[in-house]
Amino acid sequence: MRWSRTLLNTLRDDPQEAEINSHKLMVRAGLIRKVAGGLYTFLPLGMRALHKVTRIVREEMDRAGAQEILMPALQPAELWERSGRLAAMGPGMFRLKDRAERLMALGPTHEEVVTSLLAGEVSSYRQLPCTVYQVQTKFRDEIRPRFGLMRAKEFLMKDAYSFDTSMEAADRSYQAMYDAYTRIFRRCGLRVKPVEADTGDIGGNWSHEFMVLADSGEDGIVDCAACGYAANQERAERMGTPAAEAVCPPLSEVPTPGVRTIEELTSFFACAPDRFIKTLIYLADGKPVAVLVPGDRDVNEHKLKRFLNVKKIELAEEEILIRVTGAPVGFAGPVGLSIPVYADRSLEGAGDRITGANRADTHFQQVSLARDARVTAFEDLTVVGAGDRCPRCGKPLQLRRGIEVGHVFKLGTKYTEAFDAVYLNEKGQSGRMVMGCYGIGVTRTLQAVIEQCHDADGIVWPASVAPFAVSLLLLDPRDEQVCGVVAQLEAELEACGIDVFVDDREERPGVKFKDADLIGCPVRVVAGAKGLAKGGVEIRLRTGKESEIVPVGQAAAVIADRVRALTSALDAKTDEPAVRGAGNE
RNA sequence: CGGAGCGUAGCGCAGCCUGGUAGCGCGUUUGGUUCGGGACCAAAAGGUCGAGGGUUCAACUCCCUCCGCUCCGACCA
Repeated sequence: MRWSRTLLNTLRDDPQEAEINSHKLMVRAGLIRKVAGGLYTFLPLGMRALHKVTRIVREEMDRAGAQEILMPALQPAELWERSGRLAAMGPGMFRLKDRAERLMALGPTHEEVVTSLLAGEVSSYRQLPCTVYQVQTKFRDEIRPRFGLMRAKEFLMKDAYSFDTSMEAADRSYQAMYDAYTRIFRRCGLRVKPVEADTGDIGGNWSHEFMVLADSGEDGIVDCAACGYAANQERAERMGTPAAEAVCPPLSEVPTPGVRTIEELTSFFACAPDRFIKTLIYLADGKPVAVLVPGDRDVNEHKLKRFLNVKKIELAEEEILIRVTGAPVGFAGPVGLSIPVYADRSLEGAGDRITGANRADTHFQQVSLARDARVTAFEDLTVVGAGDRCPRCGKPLQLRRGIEVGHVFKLGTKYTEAFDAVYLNEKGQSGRMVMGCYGIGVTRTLQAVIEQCHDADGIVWPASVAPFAVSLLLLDPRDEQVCGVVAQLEAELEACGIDVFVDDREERPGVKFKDADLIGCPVRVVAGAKGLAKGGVEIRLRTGKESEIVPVGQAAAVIADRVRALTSALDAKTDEPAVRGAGNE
């Protein structure tokens, strides 16, 4: 392909709307252009890279035994009513009506469609296990689209769904996808970390996210260097350290006019924030509950929601708080509350603490939770952070940030129940299919590659997903000899199946070098009159500083060799053992 | 949805406070000199200053409304 015939403009300046490097580079290198917030056009170079990623995804899905299908993006709302998710998805789902006023949805995901499909197609255990997948556009009305392709309203996703006859068989399907994901990301040149994750609205009981470690990531990840435990912060647990303060003088009341926040309390009482018990009033599916955590801790609402097994958790409005506690904001406490009280496990046995007194401008001190309050249950309810103890081995955890590029779920029978997806076993008995679902954000993966693979000069593509394997710089486009060499080399490389991008523009060499660095193809070949006089063309890797001069006659073979070496370094080695800890514990 | 910031040529920006009808750099076109790490000279094209309304003799500039974009937050008592 020739630059002069390609819709490609590189930009010298960072685009004003871009915040993170990968987004800036995608725009500057001419891979994408913004249409509106969260909506992007892929230009030819971006499209090529995207195709490379989807090709790897397809190859690994096929290798894992999944079958490609294609489901509609536009779906009847009744499917969503049937699973109960029409309400659960809320305004996150794009809704519209057809001319017959029938409510439709632009699919944010496809559990409903696929389960309904399999319920109709599969009736015998002989047809199972069955895993299907598709690569398709998803629509989500994101509250805040961000960072280019990282969080867009329309994006490309690979979603796969497995159906099995038993939990054990479903575990095997899950493991197969988990292993396939590991290979996919490795072949894309990404370093990913699988972490235990919250299942969120999708439902189910077990899931892993595949995280690309990056400071710009939207998710917090905690992991343990000692034992390998790793989890999304939303789900992460910590080893409890129950308080053991036996002696506690009697409860006493302290006037604290206007002292509401932990910060104010800390200076008022002149003691550490963990001396306080923070009492928050939540509405769990509309019913008020009190949640107690140490003053220096935050409540993890994901954990709370899962523990209480409710659909919705929200902090109570001031009005409700006053009704429940009898005090304005800042003076809630566990003593004498008539609603359920849930306390973080670290508060078990807590004595000599300070809490609100459920009366304006008043706190209690010398509170013993066991003696002075009725706690319904103790549970791990706080957000885990750096320095907390690993729930498995007790060593300190570290906190990092990550980009979620893939997510695998064990769904169980949530959807197969809703859609009555059953089969007959060898004894003629009816059984319910057990399901798993598996997603890869393809467009997000592409951007994550750039976020992880770039330097000050531009993108440093892994060979497997680069728009072109080779940049061929034609330095003297008016020199017939050089043009001839380039044309010949281009043809030879294409004959070997190596994609070449020829910069044949009427530009000065410096411009071409800068653009080649920006676009970041793994192998750069320079053909110019000076080089030819010195004996050939110059070959240099995007990652290297050294160039080699190769005679024209041998150039194609040498370049092909370099490209192969780069690609096979990334290619999955199928005999490599699967990554452990895939959720079978 | 709440808070903050920004909308001026294809891109990046100045001008606005203190009103007088728009400028810089990059890019583009033409000509010339250059030619191995974002060249130089000369000329040129390109803007209803986000939209609408108001104030004024006069609005990019002041006021109001709306729209769009970006960032922070979505909650810590």
